[in-house]
Amino acid sequence: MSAPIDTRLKLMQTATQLIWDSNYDNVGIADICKQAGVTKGAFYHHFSSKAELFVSACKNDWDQVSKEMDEVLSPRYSALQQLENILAIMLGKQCRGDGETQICGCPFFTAGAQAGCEEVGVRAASLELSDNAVLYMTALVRNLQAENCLERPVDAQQAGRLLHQFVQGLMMHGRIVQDFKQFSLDLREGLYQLLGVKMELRHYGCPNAVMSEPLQQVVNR
Amino acid sequence: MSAPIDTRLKLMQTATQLIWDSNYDNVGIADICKQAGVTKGAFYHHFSSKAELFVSACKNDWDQVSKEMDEVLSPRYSALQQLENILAIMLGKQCRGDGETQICGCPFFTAGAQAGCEEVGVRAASLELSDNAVLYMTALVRNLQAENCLERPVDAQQAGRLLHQFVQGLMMHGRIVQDFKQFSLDLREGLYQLLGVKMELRHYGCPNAVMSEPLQQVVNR
DNA sequence: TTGACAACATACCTACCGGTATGAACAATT
DNA sequence: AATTGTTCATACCGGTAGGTATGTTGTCAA
Repeated sequence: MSAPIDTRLKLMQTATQLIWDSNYDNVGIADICKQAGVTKGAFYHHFSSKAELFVSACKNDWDQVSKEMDEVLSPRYSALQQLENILAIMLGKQCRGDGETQICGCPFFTAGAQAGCEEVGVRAASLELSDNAVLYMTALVRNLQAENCLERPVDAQQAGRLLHQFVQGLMMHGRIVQDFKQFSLDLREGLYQLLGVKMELRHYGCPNAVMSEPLQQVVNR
Repeated sequence: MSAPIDTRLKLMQTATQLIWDSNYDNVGIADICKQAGVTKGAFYHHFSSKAELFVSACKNDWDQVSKEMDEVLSPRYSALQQLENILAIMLGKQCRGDGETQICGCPFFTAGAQAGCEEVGVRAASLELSDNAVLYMTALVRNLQAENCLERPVDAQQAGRLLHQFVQGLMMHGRIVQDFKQFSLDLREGLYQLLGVKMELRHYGCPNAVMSEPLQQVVNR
């Protein structure tokens, strides 16, 4: 009892974790409840359906990521540093609590793509998330362009989309292959190539050289 | 009766179609049987489980695609033509029978990525498919490189992977957004950019200019 | 002609899973 | 103290989907 917010939050976090490890369809409400240490009664007190939990968890998770992205795209970093920061975040997301790496992609996008015509709420949430992600990518492209880091002018919005799409595909592929080393190399190479970052600005030797302090520990743990 | 092969093939094709339109979990055996015009008895006579059907359908479908790819990568085409041919195939795959475009991605990769630890057979099939697709992409990269179409030397294998990953992500994204025009533009731009095709060789005006005859009708219908 | 086997068709089983109905425990309010 | 509303816990329901058991029909070999 006592803290209803805690239960709600716990359910969302547990759902995120489980769906992250598996997928939307495969994770049952019973699983989520058991893992969260609550009962179905509690679940249906806080959420009207599985879809609603998913959408809520989606928003909740995105709020977290959003804050990280805001911090990482701060003007106090150079555009190249911003790119490296985002790289670090993405790599960090593929680590589980125990330090093992497990490439699992983004459960929300996956769920959205996997949903057929039904579950419109799930798809809508996934679409919104997608748009937001592209927004951040587009901002990054603009910054890179403003600092003259790119070989040629690009359509920032399209480039942002391409980045996002590539990352999604990479994660999906990584989810099957499970090769973290290859994943990180491909991620870096793909982004730099898609952006068309000037060759003299690509420093492959020291990937995390320009990573912000708080992120160091995330990716290095 | 008469032709057992027909029933088996019909089941595989129907499964591919239905899963293509929706997803692995969401398509039931009953749905497949009904659509194929056979009964469960027939189904379980030919396949031992849903997973086995999926794997078989997977291989069957890939055999088809494989032939198309072989034809399209024939040495009688220039490397740039080969690239355009592959683009055409990918676009053609997003059209349904009625001429409407519906971006649905590749059901096999999606299923593989969506599968958790269970259904190892499904994942293995997906992995094999993935490897094969990368193989073709890598060959394309090598051809482009041999004909001096790229701005700089690249690791063909990695580049092939990147292409494959990008395409998967693009399809996944397209599945949510359902904007065929944007899809085709992004596909083209992404591939050319990832490859680093020399600027003077990019002809954005006439996308299908170098497409092989038999593919024209596929993408234009 | 008859046995055997392939190729189904029908009916059924059961486990699971999303969702509901109902009520208990506790807090705050009046 | 009584009431009311929040926050859960337990038991249960109904549909569905994968899978099975068994019967039927045709074919072909001996």
